[in-house]
Parts: sequence; C-alpha cells; structure tokens
Amino acid sequence: MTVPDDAGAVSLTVDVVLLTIRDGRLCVLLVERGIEPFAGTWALPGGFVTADEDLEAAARRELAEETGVDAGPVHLEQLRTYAAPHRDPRGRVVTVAHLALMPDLPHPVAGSDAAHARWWPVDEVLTPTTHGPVLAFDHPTIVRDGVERARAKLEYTTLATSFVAEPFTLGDLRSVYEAVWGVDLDAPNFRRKVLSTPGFVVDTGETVSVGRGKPAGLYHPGEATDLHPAMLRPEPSRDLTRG
Amino acid sequence: MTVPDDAGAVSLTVDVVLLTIRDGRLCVLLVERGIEPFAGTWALPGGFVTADEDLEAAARRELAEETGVDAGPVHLEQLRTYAAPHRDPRGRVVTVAHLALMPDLPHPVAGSDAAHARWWPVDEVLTPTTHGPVLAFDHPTIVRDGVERARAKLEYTTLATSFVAEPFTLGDLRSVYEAVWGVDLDAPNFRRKVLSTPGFVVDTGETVSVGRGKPAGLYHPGEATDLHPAMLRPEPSRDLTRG
DNA sequence: CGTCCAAATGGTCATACTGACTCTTATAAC
DNA sequence: GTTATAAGAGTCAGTATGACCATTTGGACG
Repeated sequence: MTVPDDAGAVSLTVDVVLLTIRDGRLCVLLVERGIEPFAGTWALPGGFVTADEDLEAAARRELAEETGVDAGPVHLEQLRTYAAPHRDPRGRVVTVAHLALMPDLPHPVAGSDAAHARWWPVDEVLTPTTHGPVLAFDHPTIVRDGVERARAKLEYTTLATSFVAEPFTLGDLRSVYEAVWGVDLDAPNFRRKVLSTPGFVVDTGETVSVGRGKPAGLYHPGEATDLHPAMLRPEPSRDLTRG
Repeated sequence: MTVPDDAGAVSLTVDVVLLTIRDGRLCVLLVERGIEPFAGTWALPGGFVTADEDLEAAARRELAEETGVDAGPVHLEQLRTYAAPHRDPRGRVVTVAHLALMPDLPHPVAGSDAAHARWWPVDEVLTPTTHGPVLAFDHPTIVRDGVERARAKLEYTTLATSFVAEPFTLGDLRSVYEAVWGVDLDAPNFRRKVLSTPGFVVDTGETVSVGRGKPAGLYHPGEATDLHPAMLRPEPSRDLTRG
C-alpha cells in the first residue's frame, strides 16, 4: 500500500518571511543566492523538507542554517502554499511559505551559511527601486502576502509583542504598529486601548528613561492572544511603501 | 538544472472542505472511501495534483469528479497545508486543504464517482457520536480548521452571501450567520448592520412572501468584500456543536 | 370571511468604543 | 535653570452596538 511514484510527485520546500523592525522600518530577511537558478538575486531563507520532518521544524531548521537565527523565540506560523506549475525552472517545486516575527535583537546574521543574509526594508523590496534587491522565484508575491498577513494580524491579535524585546514600553509597542501599518497613532488613545485589553500587556512596575521625556513604564507580553474589539487600522497617512 | 529526485520528494494532494447550509445546519461534504487505506471511512473530496495543474484548478477538478459539484459558482480559497510525516500510511503525502462555500442548491451529489458523497452536519463530524461518520487521515483536524476559518471570515468579510442562492432575503442571510456561528441574532440589528455597510447587498426592489410573515425584500450580493467595522460574533448561546 | 400568527420592517434609547484634543508630569539636553 | 520631549491622565463629541418596542403584512387557520 504505497503511493505510485508519479502520483502528485513534487519537491516540497519551506520558505520563511522573517520580519522585524529596524530603525522604525519593517524589514524582511533575504539571502543572496550563490547558485542557479536566480544566482545573484535575493531569496527568502528556505529549503527542502527532509523525509521525516514536519513543516514547522523544517522552517526553524532552515532559519537557523541559512541565517543563524535561533528560531526558538520567534513567532512562526504557516502563511500559504505556492504551487504554480512553473514557479521554479528546475521542476515541480512547491513551497509552503511561513511567516516569522522577531524583535530587533543583536541579530546573528553572521553564521556560516548566513554570510549572505541581509535585512531589507519591505518598502524597498515591494516597490522596485534602483537600490532595492531583485527577488528570486515568486518571492515578491510571498513577501507581499506575508507583510499583509502581519498587518492584518496586528489588528485582531496581540502579535505586535513578538516584534519587541522584553521588557518594552508602550511607546515601543506603538512604534511597532506605526512601522508595520505605516501610520501615526495617537499615543494616549493607543495607551488606553492596550491597557483596557485584559492580558495584552503586564506591568512590571518598573520604568526606564530613554533620552528626553518622562520615564516610561515597562511591560511584558500578557496571556491574551486575541483583541476584542480589534485595534482599528487608520487609513495609511504615511506612504505605505515606507513599510 | 533540475531537482535531485529525492530532494523534498513528496506526493501532493488537494482536499476540499466544502460547506453549505441545509435545514439551518452547517454541513460538510464527505465521500465514503472504497479503497485502503481507511476503506469504509469518510474523507474530504480530494486527490493528487497532476503535473501541470495549479492548486485551485486541482481542487475544482476533484470537486467535480468526486462529488459532481460544478465548482464554478462556489467560493474557493486555500485553507492550510498539512504535512505531518506519517499522516498517510502510504508514504509522504502532503495535502493542501481548501475551503469551499456554496448555497444549498439542488445538489448534484449523484455523479458517477460521486455516488458515495454525502452531506454531514459539522456538529456530527466534529463531536464523535454513535451516528456520526468516522473520518480518514487527519481530516477531523482539517474540517475543524475549515469551519473555524468560515466562522472567522463571516465576521470581517461579506462571504456569507456565498452560502445563499440569489436573490436572497435578509432573513436568509441572517440564517447563514446563525447556522455557522450557532447563535441567534436580533433581526432588526442584523438588518441595520447589513444595510449600513455599503456594497454588502444590493436591493432588487422586489419582494417575496414565504409562508407566514410580512413579505421580505430580495437582494443580490454587492461589490463589497470586507466589513468595516466587522460583524460582531456573540458568545455562542446555542450549543456550538449544533453548528 | 375574519382572526391570528409569524416574520419583516421601522424605530428608540442607553452604553461602549473611538478619534481628536488638552493638560500635566518627569526627565535629559542645553 | 530653562527647554524640549515623551509619558501619562483626562475630556468630549461622534459612531456603532445591543436590547428593546411598535408597526406592517400576507398566509394559515378556524
């Protein structure tokens, strides 16, 4: 009782849209390809799924191997599967894209295989520019879908906390929304919304002072995962391509 | 420049969670398996993706072949990919599950291969009962995910119209929400919400009278796809397993 | 044929949430 | 010490919602 060799035969890969926020801009991690096809262009970290490995394990392994990112602390979820017949010139390659979010830690983009990994602002990736990267395969579509998923999930989940290191201030958290959505949010209203959502954040009781301004309270992520009602996303006042 | 035969080699299938509403209950279409593995149990319609076919085409083809459903009018979207290493005893079979919604038309569950297709109320599928079906593979999980996706999308999209034949009354549309969510909605408030959302429905100007009660206005689906703000889902008052 | 019923439709009102805004406080930079 | 900056506290009007009540209308029923 086995599957005929040719029944639905494909090569299966995972790719990871790893997002973080650097200098107030939403950024995606890309790896420069050293081999054909698409040598010299930039691709999402990813690779073939091995024989006895599930998808999430494959995604975390590839993340570690190709970019030196310890996938332990990052949020990882399945995004979508891309299977257009000729998306890969080598043959029928189907990829299960994943979305990963992490804070802007002193990023270990320095591993062995990871020498060619780099953070790119998503606006430079999504809008073709002279100084932006050229993407391999259908990765522009995948990046776009990943970013849109992230934008949507900030509305109705507490996932924004995945973008900041602990502990964080409400200003840090607000900066996440502003960077991902490309809008400016009213600080008092944002504060009211976050604090009125049970379990969104937990007050540590401590404060920090960063440069000018009144010291800010420090928080940890709470137990809540969903926002009811949702955080409303204003129309993009800033240019969304600034990501 | 090809992929080594063994690199990420899997068999790829599509499966479809086709939902409709019959007699006020949310139902899923299942097919009785005639062959091993899982002969005699019930499975989602689906099958292997052919060499030059994309996923959506495969899903529509399988729906037509296995259940006689003309996939033209049904809403179809990718749901999630399931790839646990031993989910299929025949080998490494990965399935891309899809979610499909259709109105309760005089359903053509009568095609050739489709002789073994049947609608099952989702509550009988999700909660093991003596008279409910036994599902093959990891299809219980897939059905659960599909139903949860449908419930969620009714909140923030106009997808409920995919469950009703045109033209429809606001009572028909409200019944969709009530069946999928397992709640009772206030008719005047529901009406206000739907009519105040531009492009949710389009008034035909005609009315119908069905049995008792004041004749109801008839509507077509509008151009809108998203609901802002969302339709709020009350806590399940009715038992959700009645789904 | 008249009455009753059920469902659609048309409203009201209190409450919750949001967006826009002002004001105060506390710290670092100058 | 003064000022710039950001956090934090609070106000107020507009909107959306949930819970109701009232009216309309055609078929069902006697």
